[in-house]
Amino acid sequence: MTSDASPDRSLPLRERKKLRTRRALADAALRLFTQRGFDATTLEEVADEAEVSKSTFFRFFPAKEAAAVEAETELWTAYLAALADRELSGPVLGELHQALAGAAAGLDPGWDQRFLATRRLIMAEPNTLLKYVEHYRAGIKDQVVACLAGKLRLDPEDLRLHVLAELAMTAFSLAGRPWVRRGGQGGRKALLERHQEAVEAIPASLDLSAPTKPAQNGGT
Amino acid sequence: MTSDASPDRSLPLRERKKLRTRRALADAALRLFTQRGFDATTLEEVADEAEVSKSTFFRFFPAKEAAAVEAETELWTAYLAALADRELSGPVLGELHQALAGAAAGLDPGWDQRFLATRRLIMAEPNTLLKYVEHYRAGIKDQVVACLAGKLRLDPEDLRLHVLAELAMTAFSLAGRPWVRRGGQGGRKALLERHQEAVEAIPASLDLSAPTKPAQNGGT
DNA sequence: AAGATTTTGGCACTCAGTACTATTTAAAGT
DNA sequence: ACTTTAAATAGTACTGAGTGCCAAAATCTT
Repeated sequence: MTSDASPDRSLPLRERKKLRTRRALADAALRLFTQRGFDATTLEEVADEAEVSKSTFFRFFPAKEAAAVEAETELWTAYLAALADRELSGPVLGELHQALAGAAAGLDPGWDQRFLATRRLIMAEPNTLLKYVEHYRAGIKDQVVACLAGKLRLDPEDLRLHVLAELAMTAFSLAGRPWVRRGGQGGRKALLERHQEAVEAIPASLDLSAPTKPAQNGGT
Repeated sequence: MTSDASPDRSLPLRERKKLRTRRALADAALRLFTQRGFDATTLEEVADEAEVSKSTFFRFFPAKEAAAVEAETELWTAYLAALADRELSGPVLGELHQALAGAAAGLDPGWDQRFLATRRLIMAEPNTLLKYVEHYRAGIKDQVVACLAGKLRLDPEDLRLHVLAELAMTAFSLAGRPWVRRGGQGGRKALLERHQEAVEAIPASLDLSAPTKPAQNGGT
């Protein structure tokens, strides 16, 4: 359950220690919040569990919620990086999917499990964690838009960019739901396949129509 | 600037008073937050301004943020009501726009100004007000999805419903931006026209492509 | 006018988040 | 190895949002 404890050797000693305590805090948060509930757990308890002080917690995370959703932020951070590296060609929506797939491929092996636990926790705490994540994702979306605008030489306010960035993320979010229900079966690979399907299903959405009322004569 | 001070006559006396203090609180919040900033204003100051106690504030609003964004919630509440009343026929996205237009038509005359001020405040305080509103809108979106699922006899998890509900709201949000920049010129009518245009522009988004790279031979 | 009910104000409390200081610990220079 | 410099940390004190509780006041009922 605990994420890979030994980060990259041959990294400045100090940095390794920082990564370790960061992980310790994130793990403690995820575990305690899952066990006792988010509100019922105080920050001090999380800090104690990770053997650091409250002050230290806030040097690593900007808010109580942030520690609980590390797995989420790892993904989207990698997503942005992958997108920045990518040179675009062809349908943008497909490119976004590819960037996400590439990002997921680079995450550490334990990520799948942590992400699953994180998503479960988020759904269990809509007023705090979901709220936090929604805001976080909105920030990511804006960065995606900015990145695309730069690469495609379009106005960052261009509606199409927002729609695309939004759809890609919404699709992922929704695709994750059945994946979570099934206990994360198939790992990130299965998750990304579902995302792909969701993305492909988008165009059909726009054509969705209610049956036109046949006439005014009320039938059976 | 102050919203219509006299709510519906011939409403139980007690209820009228409640509406008045609610308005007083919302107005005070909007004004003080705009003047001094959200963080720099304490709840007690807002309560004082409205001549009630802190306890009373929380009987009307679940959070500090809520009082500041009343104009926002009025719109979406009306939107849900309009949608529930509506019998759908034809393209769903168009129906959603119509519901929103109908909702806006029913709001009190002073709403335009309050909404404008609210949106400005929200943009000025992304970490608190925007975050709050994003979460609130996500809740509305889910209710829209549930409503549509009921009317169309579809699965509430159906991706298409989420995409449609999401797009309609995103379009409104984005359409509001230039409207706000122009000082709300044209009132809600202009706002809805922009929304309409934004909705119509959505299909084109999906086809957005980056120029296919001509060949592998690099160079100017 | 008396009694039942709802609304309010005031108080005490918890806890997230901030600011600041003294102490420790790792890194760099000698 | 020893000193100096820079960083991370623990500890303390503080602010303010949000909750729970109870007694006083206002409103509705008969």
